[in-house]
Amino acid sequence: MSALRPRKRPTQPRAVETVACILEAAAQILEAQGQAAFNTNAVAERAGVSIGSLYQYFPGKDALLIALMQREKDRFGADAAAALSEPTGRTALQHLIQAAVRQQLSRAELARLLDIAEERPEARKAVDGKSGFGALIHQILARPDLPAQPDVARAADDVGQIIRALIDAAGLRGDTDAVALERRLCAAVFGYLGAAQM
Amino acid sequence: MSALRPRKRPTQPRAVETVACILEAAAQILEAQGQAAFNTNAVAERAGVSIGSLYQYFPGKDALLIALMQREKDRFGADAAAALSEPTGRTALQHLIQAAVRQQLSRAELARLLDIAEERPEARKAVDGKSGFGALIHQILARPDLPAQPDVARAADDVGQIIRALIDAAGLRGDTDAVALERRLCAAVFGYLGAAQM
Amino acid sequence: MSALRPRKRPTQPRAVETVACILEAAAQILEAQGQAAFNTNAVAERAGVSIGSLYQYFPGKDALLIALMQREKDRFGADAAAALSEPTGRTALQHLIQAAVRQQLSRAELARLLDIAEERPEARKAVDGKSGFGALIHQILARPDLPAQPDVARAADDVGQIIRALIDAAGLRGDTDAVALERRLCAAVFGYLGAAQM
Amino acid sequence: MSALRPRKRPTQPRAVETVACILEAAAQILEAQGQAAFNTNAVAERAGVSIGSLYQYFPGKDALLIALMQREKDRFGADAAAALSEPTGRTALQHLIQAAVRQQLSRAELARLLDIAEERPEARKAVDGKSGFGALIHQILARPDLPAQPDVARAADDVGQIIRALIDAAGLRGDTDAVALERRLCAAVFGYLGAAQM
DNA sequence: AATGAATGAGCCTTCATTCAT
DNA sequence: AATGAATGAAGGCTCATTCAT
Repeated sequence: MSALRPRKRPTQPRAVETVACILEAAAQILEAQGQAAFNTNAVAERAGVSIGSLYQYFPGKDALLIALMQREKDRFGADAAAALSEPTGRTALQHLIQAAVRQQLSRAELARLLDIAEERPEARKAVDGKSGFGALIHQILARPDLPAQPDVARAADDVGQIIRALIDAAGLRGDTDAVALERRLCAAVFGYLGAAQM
Repeated sequence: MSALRPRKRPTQPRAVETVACILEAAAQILEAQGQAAFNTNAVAERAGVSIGSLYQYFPGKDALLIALMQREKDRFGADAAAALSEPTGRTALQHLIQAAVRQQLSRAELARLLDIAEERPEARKAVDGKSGFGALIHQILARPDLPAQPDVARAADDVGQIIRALIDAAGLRGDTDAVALERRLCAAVFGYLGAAQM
Repeated sequence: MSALRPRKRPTQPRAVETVACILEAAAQILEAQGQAAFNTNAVAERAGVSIGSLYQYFPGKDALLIALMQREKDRFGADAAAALSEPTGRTALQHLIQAAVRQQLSRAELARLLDIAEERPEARKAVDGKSGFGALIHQILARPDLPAQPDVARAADDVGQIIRALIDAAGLRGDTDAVALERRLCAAVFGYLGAAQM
Repeated sequence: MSALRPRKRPTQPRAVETVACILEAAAQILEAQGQAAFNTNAVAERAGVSIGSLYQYFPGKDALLIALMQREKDRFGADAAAALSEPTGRTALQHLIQAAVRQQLSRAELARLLDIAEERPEARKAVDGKSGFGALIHQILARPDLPAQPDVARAADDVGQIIRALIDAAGLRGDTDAVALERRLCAAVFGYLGAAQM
């Protein structure tokens, strides 16, 4: 049995709320005090829940972190998926970038730390996959109005990384000008794709 | 006294070798087993040195990590600084990208993990500064043949991040085609700068 | 948050017992093996408790020692405070001396070592204060039947030191004659105060 | 062979000086930074001597500390021994008290910390003995003008403790009025002996 | 003799996790 | 289901002491 997925899918409404509480506590500790302060006892205390209860819902620390990543991904999901309805690849990518920027600006430090955490191999295995950001980009890059890429998977990966890197850097600087950030992102991404704006 | 700078400058040749051993052991553990396995006892053991010796030269775990970053930066330094002798900003950037790619391909995983570690605020303070990659880019971006940037410091930061992100991603994928990687990097960077190749 | 005060007030009876066990183990190690052997691992082991449990209730070694001092002070407290009900200053001091001797004879070596430990400046700050031995003496010295002292605080301090010194010395010699010890103490203390017995 | 006495009696003048240097360094560290900072490496460094040399002259840390105690005792010795030439026991004791106060006021914190260190059983064994303060008091107490004590050894011990305790307390308070301190000491001591001043 | 690099036992402390209640 | 007391492996770091040079 995987030790990374939630232990039980909570069905009772109280349990659902408890899980949400724990995740939010985890998010707050991470963004307010950083990785080093992120430990299960602290999360449980902040959530107002016993450490035993935390382990009832999450089989371990990693599972908790991964659930948090998933929560943020889901939060982003609908907004991002709408990009696929855009008429062209270019507008779809712009839409996606806009969604990513919006997401990041709302909880910049949290997003940044989760991005870093996601780099760990265990996390990559558990979170990535079909539902992700990468897959979305992959689909968009296949659109006919964008230059064909020799290796679409790689290009999708690279574009995702560029977006992530610049958004995280902006967050770290405390940059809050979403429009300017989007403009820079588009320049870099379309430049990468060989579809630079004139 | 800072707990992040080396504790004692080795004078005897034996000591110099010990320090080198420790740093190399740190590098190997980091790249072979990752951040989580990176602890002072393991490093000392791998270096074939007592834990006491490690602490004779490094005041703590963080200092060790930072010294390792510095070592890699220095290794990269000469190669990168040569970029400033290039006639134009464009060629200088290309030179810099080439140097970065070369550096990364030699020890991809190590470089990637150090990049991640460098993200921690304590590390940023200790390592960055004048001698860095960022300052180099900053100077290059001021060259007249490149489009003027509204905020050069930010642009330099962003360019550094793009380079870092794409190189790390390539390393993670096991990508070893340096030329192709450089081409993609140039596309993204010059795209970002509004100087896309035609 | 102070690293010297107990970390968590035990609520469950089991926890109360654990704390008591730890303190008693600390006392035993101190008196049987001395300061040098007093370390958190040894205390936990002797208490039959894991080192983690010790740190659950005491934030560190010093806090443990201070809690032990406090325990002994409290044990002594009621007995000593009764001195204030004595009709005269002289009898009050005699009462106090008697109480101190009684306390010391029960666990002479422990008391002696705690007295020494209390000399350390960190300990002084944490333990002394209103509830202390010194304050009690201070009040007694203000009684009208005792000679007025030019500096009551200093006199109280000195008297406390004399009592402590002679009792500790007796303990170290293995002296068990309480009555004789009290007589010598009274002689020294009342001599100091200029109220020597005729 | 005892591990507490100096390893070799230095005969060459340079060696004598080195030993003196080390002892003075030890004294300075102790009084300026306290017990916790008192370690062999620090002493050697402050003395401007290699750690190896320190171990050439002292077989261990304890030997160093004990030699320091001895040094202070010797410094005190001549002054104190002169007390024996006083015509009466009373004046002899007064002389001794005066000498002790003078000694203490010159390096109060050092003397205080050495007094504490002397409490340790290993130290007692090595330092005490015939040449000490105690023996001096013992002789004085036998003088005919002082009240006969039922147990002279015990009385000598007690008197020594009283003197030590009050002087240390004064040092800790930063008290620098030697005359007043002597007056209080005499009161306590002669009170103890049943020879209170009128 | 002197040096100082090296050693490593040992101490302090944290935190993920378990389990009796 | 919930609680929180208890666990103990693991890791950071110091410092007395040794020994090759």
